Formats: sequence, structure tokens, C-alpha cells
Amino acid sequence: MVSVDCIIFGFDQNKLKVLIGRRQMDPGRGEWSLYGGFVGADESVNDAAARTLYELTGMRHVYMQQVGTFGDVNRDPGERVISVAYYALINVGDYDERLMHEYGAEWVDVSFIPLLYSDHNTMVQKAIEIMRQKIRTKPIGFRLLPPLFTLTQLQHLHEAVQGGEIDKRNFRKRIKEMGYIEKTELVDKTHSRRGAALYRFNKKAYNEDPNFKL
Amino acid sequence: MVSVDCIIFGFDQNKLKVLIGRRQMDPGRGEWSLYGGFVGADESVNDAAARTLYELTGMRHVYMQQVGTFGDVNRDPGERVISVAYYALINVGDYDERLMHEYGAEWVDVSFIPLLYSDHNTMVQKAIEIMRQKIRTKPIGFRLLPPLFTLTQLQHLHEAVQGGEIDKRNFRKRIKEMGYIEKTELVDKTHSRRGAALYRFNKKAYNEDPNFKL
DNA sequence: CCAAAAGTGTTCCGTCTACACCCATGG
DNA sequence: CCATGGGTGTAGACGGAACACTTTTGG
Repeated sequence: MVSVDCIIFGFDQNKLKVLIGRRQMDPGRGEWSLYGGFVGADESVNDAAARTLYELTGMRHVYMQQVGTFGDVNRDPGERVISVAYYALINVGDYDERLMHEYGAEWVDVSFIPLLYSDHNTMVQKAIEIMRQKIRTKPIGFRLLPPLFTLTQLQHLHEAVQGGEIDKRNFRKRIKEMGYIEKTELVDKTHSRRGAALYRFNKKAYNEDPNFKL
Repeated sequence: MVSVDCIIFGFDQNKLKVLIGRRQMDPGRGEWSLYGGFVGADESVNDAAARTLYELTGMRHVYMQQVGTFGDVNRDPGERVISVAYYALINVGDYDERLMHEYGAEWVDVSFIPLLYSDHNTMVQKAIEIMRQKIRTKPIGFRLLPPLFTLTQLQHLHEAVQGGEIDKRNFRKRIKEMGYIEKTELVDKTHSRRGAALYRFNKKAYNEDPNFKL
């Protein structure tokens, strides 16, 4: 038996969060748990992860990466299951609240993760580590933000992921060097009187000269 | 069905090499292939990888790390198999030549890897990438060398892994800053008339102050 | 007019890079 | 005595970190 488990990251209230829920089956019914599912006979493991995420969130074409495979004999209290963990990055704004309530899913701050079923805490820790490394050198953070975002939002995101404050001027200097983070004419006035310029990540431009460093 | 496949790295003739062999079963009999095996019902996936490596090389307690899980439905021409790839770092001097011949194993330069069975080329490429990243910041390179080694050997190892030359003086300067790479009184005279000091990696000292950067 | 967030450059320091010559020895 | 690989320091360039004030505008 092979399963997949999803560590779904979101960014909300300037905090990095993970989506967890109460386990709906025995053993471990009612415990906090990641969302997972079994790999079907006719789907790839990657597809199984994408499908599991889709069933929970209704979202497709989400950025997902393998975290690792967890294969201890007794990791699952029930039968023997080998599980492949994936992390996913989603924009919380795209996530249908209805579905969220239907499954009883909840966002929890990565700094305060409760005890989870089986070895799920290990999976989450490893996912955070891997994602934290990757976000420094690959433009994946944008997946956690709306298509248009302010530099302050982007900075808060990186602060939340890395833990620790970032100097605003140094941060913006680095952004400016990355031509594919494009300033738009639009202004966001929801967070300040003055308003902040909205930026956009230009994937095409990035691919022509893929350097990212924050 | 879950299997493991091993990307076994060795360092020989100043080249980074991988151990491959001719596949002994159908389908694909006779093709170049990584060494692998199935995961038993009563062993963890990690243990299965260690066992597979042991069966081939007779070596235990070898450094092994997961590379990733390969789960496409049709990746294996025979039945459906999900495979977890691991890389291993061994000192070629510890490897029993008899066993090597028994299995028909061969070391091939990572720059000239032939076409391998199934998706094994992908696995090897990914393993190289991951290992290359890791060796820059974690003291894993020593696993590819004898317990006592010269700085020239260590430098050639890093050159082989990273591809490209390294300045000798800068390299040695960095080594000096890492107190846990200890000079011994012993001298290796097999590679030069003058003789080169032999060094040793002190794991205990490293753990007390684990910084590594090359 | 003031609170609250947005926006903007320069200096300093530490790190990395480039670079060339003497040493010890066996044959 | 010479060929071969072992061993050593310095100066300049570059990149990262520290740091404070002005701008805009809704209420």
C-alpha cells in the first residue's frame, strides 16, 4: 500500500500556515492529521498527490514537490503503508471556503503545529526545511501570494518563511535587480492611506534569465 | 510493489563514479542498470536500501540518502513498480573486488553514463544534483575517501563533484578554518617524492561546532 | 494635522577571488 | 641535480549588512 500526504502551505495574516484536519477514519479517528490518500493502480504517485489536493481544495495545477518517502514498517498504526509526502503552495485567496468547512480543514501557524497523526509532524518539519531552502533561490514564493502583490507583502512572506526580520531597503534593492518582478500601475489601498504599488511576477521574463536570490 | 534503487558513488582516479551493472532479469535483461531490490513486508524502505547495498558490496553503515520516489505508472516495462532511489557514498578502497566481479559491477564516470534501464538515468542525474548541493555545506565528502587522506585528494574530490578547478591556496585556507579536519603526523608518499600530510575528519569535533563550507 | 505605511542610497565591513614562488625528496 | 607534487600569504574586488529620513493621504 502506497499513499501520499500533502503538506499544504498558505500565507495569511503575515504567517506561514499549514492546512490540517481531523482524521475521519480509524485508527486515529479525530486526531489532527495531514490530508492524504492512496495511490491508485492506474495513476502515478505525482498524480495521486495532485488528485488528493484537488479533492480537498478544488484547485488544479498547483505547485507541488516531493518531500520524501516515509517507509517505516510501523509508521501507520493500522496496516503497513508507505507514504510519499508532498508539499504544495497555494494562494489562500483561491481556496474555496465552502470546501474548507466541508472537510473541517484549518490553517495552523507553522510555529504552533499540534501533535499530528503518525509521523506527520516529521513530514511537516522536513517540508518546511526543504521549502525554506528553495524559496531563497527559486521564485516559488509567488505561489503563496495573489497574482498582484505589494513588496511589503512579499517581504512579510519571506520573513515568515525564514523566521527573522529583513531590512526593507536591502530587500527592495534585490527586487529591483530582478527585472521579472514587474511594477504595475495598480495601487493597493487596503493596507495604507498612501497606497502601495502592486507588482506581478512575469514567469516568461524569468525563464529568459532565471536568477533569483533573496 | 515498492522497490529501492541505489546510486552508489565512488571516487577513483580523481573522478566521481557510479556503480552500475547488467540487469539480470527480464524485462531488460542485459541492459545497464542501477542495483535495486524490492522492499520486504517486514523492513522499512530505508532498511531495504541498506540491505540492497549490503548484498552488493558487503558494506554496512554506509551513508545513504533518499533521492526521491519515482512513481510513473509505466516507468517499469514489466509490472507496476514504485521505486525509491537512494544515493550512497562509499570509499572504493573498502569495496571487495571479488563481490564486484561476482555481480559484474562497473564504475563509470558520472560524465559518461550510458543509457540505463527504465528511468535510472533520471535517478542518477537527480542524485548527482542533490549530492553536489549537499557536499558544499555538509561534511559528507569524507565518505568517499579513506579515513586518512591528503588535502590534494580532498581537493580533487571536490573538483570532480563540482566540475571545475579550485584554487589550491583558497581551498587550504578554508580547510584550516575547519578545526575538525585534523592533520596527523602521518605522511603519504605514494603520490609524490616529498610526501603529503595525511588528514583525518574528526566527527566528534565537527558535531561540537558544525560549520562546513567549501 | 497627524498617524501609518510606502518608498528611497550610502557607507562599511567581511568574504571571496586572483595570483607566484619556495620546499622536500627519490631517483 | 632535477622533476614532481606539497605547501604557503597578500591585495583588490565584490557582495551583503547596517542604517534614517521623506512622502502620501484618509480620517
